Amino acid sequence: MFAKNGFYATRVSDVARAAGVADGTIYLYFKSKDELLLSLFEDRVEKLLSYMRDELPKQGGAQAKLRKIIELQLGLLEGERDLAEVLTVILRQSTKLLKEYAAPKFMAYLESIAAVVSEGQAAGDFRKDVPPLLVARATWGALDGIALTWALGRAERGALSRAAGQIADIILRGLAP
Amino acid sequence: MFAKNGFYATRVSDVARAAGVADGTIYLYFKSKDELLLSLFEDRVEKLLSYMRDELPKQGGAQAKLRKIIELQLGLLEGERDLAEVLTVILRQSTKLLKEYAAPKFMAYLESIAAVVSEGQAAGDFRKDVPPLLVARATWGALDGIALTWALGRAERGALSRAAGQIADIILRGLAP
Amino acid sequence: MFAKNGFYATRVSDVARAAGVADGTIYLYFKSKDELLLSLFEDRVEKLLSYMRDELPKQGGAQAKLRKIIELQLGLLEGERDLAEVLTVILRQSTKLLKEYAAPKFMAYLESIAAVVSEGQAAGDFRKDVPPLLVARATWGALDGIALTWALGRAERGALSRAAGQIADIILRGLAP
Amino acid sequence: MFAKNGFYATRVSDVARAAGVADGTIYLYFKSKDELLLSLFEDRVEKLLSYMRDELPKQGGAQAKLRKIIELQLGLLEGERDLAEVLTVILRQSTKLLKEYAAPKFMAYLESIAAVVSEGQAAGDFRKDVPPLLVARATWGALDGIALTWALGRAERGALSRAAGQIADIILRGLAP
DNA sequence: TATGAATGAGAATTCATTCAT
DNA sequence: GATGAATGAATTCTCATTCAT
Repeated sequence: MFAKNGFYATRVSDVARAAGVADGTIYLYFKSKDELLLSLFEDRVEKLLSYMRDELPKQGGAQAKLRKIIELQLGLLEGERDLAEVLTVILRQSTKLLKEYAAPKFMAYLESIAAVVSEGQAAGDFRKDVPPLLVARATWGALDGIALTWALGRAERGALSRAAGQIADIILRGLAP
Repeated sequence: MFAKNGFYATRVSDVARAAGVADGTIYLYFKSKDELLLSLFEDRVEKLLSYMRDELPKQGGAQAKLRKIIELQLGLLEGERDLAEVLTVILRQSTKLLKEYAAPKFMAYLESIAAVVSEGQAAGDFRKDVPPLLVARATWGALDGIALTWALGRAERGALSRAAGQIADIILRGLAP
Repeated sequence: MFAKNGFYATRVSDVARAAGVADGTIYLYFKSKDELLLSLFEDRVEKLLSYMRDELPKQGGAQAKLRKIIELQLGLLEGERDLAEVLTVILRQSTKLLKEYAAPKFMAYLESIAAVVSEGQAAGDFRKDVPPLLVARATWGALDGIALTWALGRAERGALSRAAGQIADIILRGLAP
Repeated sequence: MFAKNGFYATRVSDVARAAGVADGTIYLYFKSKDELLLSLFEDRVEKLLSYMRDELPKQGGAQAKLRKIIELQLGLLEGERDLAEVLTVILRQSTKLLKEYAAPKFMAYLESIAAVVSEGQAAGDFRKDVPPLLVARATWGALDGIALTWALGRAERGALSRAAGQIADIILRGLAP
């Protein structure tokens, strides 16, 4: 609901109805509407980070890792479009919520992308004239931008995995030494 | 105010106070709070589009044009950080507002980036195996992602123009045939 | 719980937890939260009245009886401070509850004090220029006022029985013919 | 409304309707429902204290002063029965409100009564074997008890000023050395 | 044209009560 | 008989919007 209609436009009673429970029941599991969003967000980022912890070490080389990250971030979307938007939505509400809670988690995610870039630079796989964190920010943004426009309605099933490959091609070639 | 605190967290009276007028005065110029955001958004996109109309034709070749677009989008931020966020903020509120009004304008902007990509592909400057609109979405996203993290507090004055150059380098090399 | 935190500030689940039972269990024994308070109140007044029925006849003379009443009302407090407040608390919530149910019981208590005063007036032990019910109201109030400030935190163990004696001294001398 | 129906049984919208304004208007003048009650309380106690500051010095001797205090506390009731109950009502809701805010003001009032008692004891007008604060508590309680039963419905116009005299007679004789 | 006090619809949250287990 | 998760009615408070001045 949050992803589809936005956090503020979604009433707690909407969430409750969608969950098939009474309004009050929500409050047995979440302290407030804010905290509900926050849980959702944490859950989502956690999932991404845990996928990364599991999958990245299996890849040989920074290039394969970066490609995997791109596939993961867009791949999650493919499966659960609405939930995927949560990360995107919450990051733009620009409230205390974001600045106090979400930002650190988000930066942690960015930094784990940046780490892969650094690794690639050290190994001579990536050009050295760009700051790793800038690359991470741009990469995340590119993927998020694709997700956003996809969510805006122009979604085609199956389009995202193809897109993942193409974006990876561009970024990896762009980063070549 | 909208950019800094979010649309919903900003009260009309906050806007009024910041503008140095009374609450009611806002309504002499805007029909509603929604419309106020919308005007801001339109104004902002219009500005971007008009810069593009003025500047792009002066550039020789798609590569120079794409580089210019990147400079423009990030450059505006440099000058007016808060206003710049408006585009970003409104696009994530995911309300009727967005889907009904903002999306078309936004797509128009994306399409004018895509047009430059198409032009480059036709001229043999860019690889032909990526859909122009996908490139546009990713490019916009990359820039927006940089703006977002910049706005999250890790801002360094002057950092954006340097970033613009580096991002352009990566994207242009990534798009090379 | 009612006495310490007030009737409205006390949740049924607080009472349940304090009683070491589940919320629902309360409703096996009391029809509603209101009725729970009411039972408590009735129980309390009943206890006071029964003490009076037992103890007063043993006393010789209205003066001794009035002194006993004072000792009883404050004495109960000494033993069970929280329960004692119930009478005080419920009488001030000023709801339908009070006016419809509690008031009659309370007036019965006052009237049994007034009866002692009348008896004393008839026997020539007390001045005759004051209405017995007024004396009863003031006497109850004086004791309740002491209980209130005692409950407000300035309580000293053992202070109440000494206070009972002193208050009795003042009232009895004040009532002397 | 608070006095008649109790604080918790009174909805903000009841207060608003009674005041002839909209619900929201209440919040232009009071931060919360709690604060509304608090203002009422402060206003009321302030009034009592200021009457005392004005009237007591005019009286010669502690006896006249104590009699005046009794007249003031009951006299205020005569004029504005409902408002008068506020003091009584709020002191019994036993919430944080009372313990944190009201108690100090209330104790200040009690202490200014106790001061008169001390003065009388020093001048030899009152017996010395009773603690002044205890007398203050009992005196306040007696008056409050009368007010309570009066408010409970057995009110007769004009009864209070007669009662004031009689209560003063009893207390003053009770306090005689 | 500007003001800002008043409005009142709307939403989050609480908590007494129920009832399947 | 006891439980406690679920319920949903009820209530406080916010804030966009209006309109008399």
